[in-house]
Amino acid sequence: MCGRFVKKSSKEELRKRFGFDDSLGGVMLEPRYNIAPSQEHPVLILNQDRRLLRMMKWGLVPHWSRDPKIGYKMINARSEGIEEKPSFSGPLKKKRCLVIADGFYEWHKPDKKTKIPYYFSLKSGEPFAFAGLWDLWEKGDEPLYTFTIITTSPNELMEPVHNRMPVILSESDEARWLDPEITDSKDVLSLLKPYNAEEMECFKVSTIVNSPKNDVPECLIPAN
DNA sequence: CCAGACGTTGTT
DNA sequence: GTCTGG
DNA sequence: CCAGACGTTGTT
DNA sequence: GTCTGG
Repeated sequence: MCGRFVKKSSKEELRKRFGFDDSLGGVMLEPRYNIAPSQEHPVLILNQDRRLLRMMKWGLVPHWSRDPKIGYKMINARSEGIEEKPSFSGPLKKKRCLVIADGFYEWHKPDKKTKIPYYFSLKSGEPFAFAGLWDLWEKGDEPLYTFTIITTSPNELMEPVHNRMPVILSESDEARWLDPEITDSKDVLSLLKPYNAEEMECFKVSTIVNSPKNDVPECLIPAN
């Protein structure tokens, strides 16, 4: 699931919504229409009480990994049992992050041959945050920052299309997700639930979104 | 104790 | 790093 | 996630 | 079939 998303809000819109004071050099906030695993994306973390954005690669590589290729398999983390997974238990305590987005795609596969892409977003049109985890790998030539997006069961809107959905945090939960003082896993895990379907919408889109090479606005054109 | 794995989705 | 299996 | 490639030797 | 690249 959740192997593509969109970030089209401007830097000003995002700053207003998420209140980051600063951003590291190299943070790119150009609109994106087809963000795929292994690509760089701005991720919001808390650094000494300040919200800051940093570019990270999608596909979590645990800091102890021998081979960073493991990241190709770590684009999502199931919320169920997440605290028991060696790759995620550490980051769940101290490396929680917000993955900012405006929407995401999911493919409905009614049978083996059919694949229909849908675009999901908030009815408000506002950007939102996926619940994410990040880590830093330093066994290569360069420091490697990576992240993963947590998944849960689908809400009523997504259920007909797919059996999983990414965790979208309600705005009031975002600060708690980032708060390093909250270490009790019960408190943290209580935030990982399906988003309110009433506040979301979706529609079919063109299959041009199927190729991750097509990072173009046409990905969002409604289809039949 | 040490060695070895550490993941998800989707499909069968 | 941390957990499981032997 | 999906799309696309999947190899070596030897030469530059 | 499986891995890499986007």
